[in-house]
Amino acid sequence: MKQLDHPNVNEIRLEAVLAALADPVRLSIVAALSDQSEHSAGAFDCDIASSTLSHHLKVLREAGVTSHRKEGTRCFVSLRPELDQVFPGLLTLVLEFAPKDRARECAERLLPGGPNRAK
Amino acid sequence: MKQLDHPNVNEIRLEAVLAALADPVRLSIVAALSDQSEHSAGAFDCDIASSTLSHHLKVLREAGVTSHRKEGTRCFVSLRPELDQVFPGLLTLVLEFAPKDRARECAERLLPGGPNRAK
DNA sequence: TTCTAACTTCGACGAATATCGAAATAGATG
DNA sequence: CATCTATTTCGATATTCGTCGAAGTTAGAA
Repeated sequence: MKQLDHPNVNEIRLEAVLAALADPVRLSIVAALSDQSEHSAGAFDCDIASSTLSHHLKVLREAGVTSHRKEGTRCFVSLRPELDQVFPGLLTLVLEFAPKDRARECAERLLPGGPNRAK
Repeated sequence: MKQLDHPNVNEIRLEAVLAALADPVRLSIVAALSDQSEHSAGAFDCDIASSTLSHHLKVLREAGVTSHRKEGTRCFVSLRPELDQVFPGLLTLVLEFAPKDRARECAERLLPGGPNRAK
């Protein structure tokens, strides 16, 4: 069973993590994993080609955000616990803001200027 | 005095903020502003063309990270306080990790595998 | 008004990224 | 073995990004 390469903890870079999280597809993947669960790659319901999904999973893995375990033909993905040792609280904070941001974005689209528009 | 456009608070997007911070030049700019000071655009000592600096400042401004105030021929830049209302603690956390990450990166370059290399 | 300083904008370039479909791979299953 | 399934890799394309130098803008100085 050939496993995929993961960066050493010392190789995890802040900018790579931020860049990995700065994409809607990847953020939704990470959000889906945030309950500490393990998803097989096919189990994420993003409306993208499987090759594109594979690309995004690779970006997350190489940034040190996710851990990938191959089992049979499947690849189980989960959040890397080491990430929270390297950047404690970062992922939690981003994942806390993500749904609120989506709600704000939606509200802004329906009601430009928002409920508390300044000036 | 024509001022530059800033996004409304409701228009500040998490992904845009993360993307803005996921660049070494911009992260160094933000770090320089982290003492709540105001810098004129020319006062950042990045070794890049002034047009490139202007580009990065535009990205930060449009992401809602910085506030730009034109005075005479100069442009004074500071962190937008509203950012911490929209995403409380995010910038602080990233700015706390940034120097540690640089140190880790440097250590990793000198001593591949790091002092606590696993396995 | 002309000159200068401090930016910004524009146009170009190469590098990186997001995307897809097709082909390759690897393991399970018949 | 042949085949099916899940995923990765490859090749192509379109877009975005970081960078520069040149040209444009704006406001103060001479």
